Amino acid sequence: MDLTNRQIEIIQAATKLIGEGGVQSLTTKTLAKEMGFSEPALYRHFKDKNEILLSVLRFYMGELKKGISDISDDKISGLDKIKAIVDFQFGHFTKHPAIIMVIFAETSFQYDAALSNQVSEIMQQKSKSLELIIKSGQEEGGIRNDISPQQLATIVMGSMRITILKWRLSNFKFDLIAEGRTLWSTIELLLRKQNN
Amino acid sequence: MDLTNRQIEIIQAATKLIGEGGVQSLTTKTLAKEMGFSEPALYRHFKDKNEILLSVLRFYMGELKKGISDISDDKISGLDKIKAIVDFQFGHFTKHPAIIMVIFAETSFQYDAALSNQVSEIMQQKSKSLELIIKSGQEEGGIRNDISPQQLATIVMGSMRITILKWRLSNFKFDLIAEGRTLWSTIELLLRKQNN
DNA sequence: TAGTTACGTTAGTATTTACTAACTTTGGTG
DNA sequence: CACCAAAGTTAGTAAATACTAACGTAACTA
Repeated sequence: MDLTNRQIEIIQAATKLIGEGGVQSLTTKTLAKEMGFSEPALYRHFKDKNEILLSVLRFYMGELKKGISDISDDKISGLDKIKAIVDFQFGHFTKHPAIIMVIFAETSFQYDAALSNQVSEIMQQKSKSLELIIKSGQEEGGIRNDISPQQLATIVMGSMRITILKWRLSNFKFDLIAEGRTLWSTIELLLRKQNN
Repeated sequence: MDLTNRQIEIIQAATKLIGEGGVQSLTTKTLAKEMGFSEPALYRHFKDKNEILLSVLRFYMGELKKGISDISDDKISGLDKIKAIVDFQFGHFTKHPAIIMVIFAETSFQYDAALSNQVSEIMQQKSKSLELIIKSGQEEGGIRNDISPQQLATIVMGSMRITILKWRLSNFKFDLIAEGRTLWSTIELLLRKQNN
């Protein structure tokens, strides 16, 4: 499960290619070229192409998990944690736009059960973390409790995803971080508990 | 631009294949087999494979557009229109699950500019219709007006999309229509203007 | 220093894929 | 009935794709 430096280089090269042209554009040929060595050299580092794709997914799931769990552990209010998650994700994608196509490639990986499960797991992990944060935010009293944590998590995740997707489909034409701030004010208005 | 019956049959066969195994599983071979004729016969009806994919996207964009514009023209309140759109979409996908992978295949079509634009357009169309409905709902007074129509549309579309996606990734394990009703109550609570 | 291992190379292959050429069949229509 | 276009057929092809076999070489190590 531990990756060598070379494996990480290959994962990053694969990510770059997927980011530029979708999963379709990741072939042994393009990947070897991106790495600057021959195709068979790839097989010194990975069993086959599927293992490369799986590693790509696992690698970024790890990064994301770490980012979110760090925020979860912070000693701040539920709403502030959600704000931090929005900031983290939008900043992360702005810095590494190539990753988007990996994270959003649910439909591309459908042909392979292992890959499909990995993608599913990423989404579930994120949902779960968010639900827990929302739940404790409701208990603290900062977040409205007339809607279930699951439903509020759906709202938050869904609106983040579609914003990021629009950014990608627009060819990065707008400022994602600014858009993230706008989205955050909306989410805050929607989630904050009103004082009567 | 007008389609023959045979072309529509091919579009439906292609949709079925994409629904079952993703865009990757749509090949001239599988499509011809699904149609029950030989591969070259496909080229009597479409110039090339890209034209088939484009037609699939255009076909379902048309259906969706019609469904949503019918609702837009109804003489009901903004909130009721949004409820009708949620119902329409969740019902539509329940009846035709294969379409989901077509509508959600943004990342799969990225390699081709024309396909990618078509997908972008579908999303923009939906956004625009929803924004207009929300805007007039705000003017009527039924929908809260402290958040812009764009932002509220993002919330509604994003939460619908992610719910449908989760359903697909779960292999249709839950009742999408029931989940749609739950989502609708959430959306209603979030959008309805509070009386002071 | 001899042997092993890690990590490259060149050359090649079986399979798949989109697509073409050339021929046949079929069902109207003047 | 002759004609013709629409829509199918078989046979094939160039290119791409994932992967293997066999070999070279530099660095570490017993």
